[in-house]
Amino acid sequence: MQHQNLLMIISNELDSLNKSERKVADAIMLDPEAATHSSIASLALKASVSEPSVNRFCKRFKTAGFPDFKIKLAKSLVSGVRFVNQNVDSDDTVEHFTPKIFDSTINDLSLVRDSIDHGVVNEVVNRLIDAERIYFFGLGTSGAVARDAENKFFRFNLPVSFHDDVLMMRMLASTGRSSDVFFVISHTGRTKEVIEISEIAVDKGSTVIALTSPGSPLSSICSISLEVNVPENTDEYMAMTSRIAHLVILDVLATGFTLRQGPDFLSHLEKIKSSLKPTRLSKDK
Amino acid sequence: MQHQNLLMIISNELDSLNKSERKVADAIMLDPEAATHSSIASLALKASVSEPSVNRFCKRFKTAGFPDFKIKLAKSLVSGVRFVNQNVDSDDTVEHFTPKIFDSTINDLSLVRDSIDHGVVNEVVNRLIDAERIYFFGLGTSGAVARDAENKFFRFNLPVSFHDDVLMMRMLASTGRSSDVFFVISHTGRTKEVIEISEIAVDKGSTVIALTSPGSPLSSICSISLEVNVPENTDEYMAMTSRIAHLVILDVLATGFTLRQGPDFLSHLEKIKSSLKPTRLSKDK
DNA sequence: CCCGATAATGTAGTTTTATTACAAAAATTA
DNA sequence: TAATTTTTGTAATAAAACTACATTATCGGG
Repeated sequence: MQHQNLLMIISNELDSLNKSERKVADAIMLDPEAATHSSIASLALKASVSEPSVNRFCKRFKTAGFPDFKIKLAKSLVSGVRFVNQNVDSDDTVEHFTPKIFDSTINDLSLVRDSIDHGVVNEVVNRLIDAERIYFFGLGTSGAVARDAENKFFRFNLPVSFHDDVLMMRMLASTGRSSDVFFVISHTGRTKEVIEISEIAVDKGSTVIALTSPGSPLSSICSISLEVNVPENTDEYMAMTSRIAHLVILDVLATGFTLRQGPDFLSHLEKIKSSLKPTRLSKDK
Repeated sequence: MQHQNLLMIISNELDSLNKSERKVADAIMLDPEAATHSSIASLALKASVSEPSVNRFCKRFKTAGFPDFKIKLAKSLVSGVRFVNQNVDSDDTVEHFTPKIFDSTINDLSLVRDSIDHGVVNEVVNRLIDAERIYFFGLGTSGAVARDAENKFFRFNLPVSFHDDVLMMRMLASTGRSSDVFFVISHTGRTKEVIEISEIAVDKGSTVIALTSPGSPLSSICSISLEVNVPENTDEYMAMTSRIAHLVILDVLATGFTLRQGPDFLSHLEKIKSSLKPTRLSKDK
């Protein structure tokens, strides 16, 4: 994908770099803007490595060479998306940690954007369109995501509900029909209850769609799995960004759904939107 | 702003250029992207001028030389391309609209990041720490946000609940005490019920914190208002990104809360985390 | 219309910058 | 610890950019 931000790629591959590559990376990260204006020689000096090491560094990141690297780097500085990978420190003030949290979320979203499987998204949209009923399941944090999904999808003129109660889930799964879609959200994909419930629904012949991490037990047993790879958060202060990625993916699915319905479907959405008007104060007041 | 678009500047000064400068300009305009990848020699060839002419052209536009020119040009290509005009078209396929939705979310987040008032965040954290009880209120989409907030804040060893039922809200607000914090989430800040309930809580002497848009009615009546300016979505296919910004802000608040508690608080969080272990399948299976 | 002055452009050489090939050093493995 | 692979640096080469200067074009006044 041409859309990926070079600075982010670098910060994400920091761990897999060898010594001198790492030195170069650090020198660049320290002041990316300056890096775009320096020659290969001065950057090599700053990083305490040889010039070819800098050159190899550039090629490692799929750029033609140092000049091309500088251009790509310069581009990545424009977007308003800054370099991330900064963890929250225990002595950070609000001014420090606020942008860190935003940047880290932004970074994760851009990773998900570039790693998402469009074929699977397409297939999921198809199944949702064919569904006669959709159940969104999620526990804990994913419960909030499921609730948001219900709020979005109920606008689509078909029976939708969300559930965060394992007993309800179990009952619904066991009475599932082939025209039902169970949309199971789980960051870890390892919660036993959720896996069991999904297995029941699969056995009953229902379509079970998982929104979870790659290679998880949940992922392997479902009909279709939308795998989202959000790096684990080693930093205890950092929040779980997977739920945000999940929300955006649900936006994507809803958009796919809407588009597939054609233009006259928009008036239906408009009707729902305007139904809320009387609950609100008017703008000019 | 230093970032006046170089390509624009060139096209504006087109008339005041002499012959060879004009040739260079034309060659660049024809394919600016290509220009950023070519050498001074190849661009000179393409424009049918000498290499120094190209160099002089660059300096005429206040750049240090050709390499610097290319970098500035590359930058000017990004800003317009990426984050503006990313609306979903009715004939978009999954491959098209997926990155658009992600990018638009990312863009909104970076706007919020840059516009957020750290002083207010700080003050809100203070109030949350002093609170003896926290209620998260939200309806519709904001209900899902409130639910997520509960899930995050209940880990902090104090009574927290979320509510999306206006009758419950009303009752809780009217029995509010000065040590209670009502955290009211509303994208529009115009929902009558929510405003009324907030007014009741304020009257009872409770702290009412609003997470809403600037200048909204809700914002004006609360004790403190965390104003989040997410551009209105004119595009009917695009989802509401404000809820995502709200979630990230709640992450920020939770982080502030945790940091303020000091390092020994982390072990408490660890305890909660590990309490979930028995519900999950182990990693190595 | 031609001369001189000035501006525009190009030529050729110089300097800077980047790349390549290869050798030395370090790390890894058996 | 010897063999092998990986990493890194050295030195030579190639490429690119820049500079000084020469040439050519342009323009105004006689």
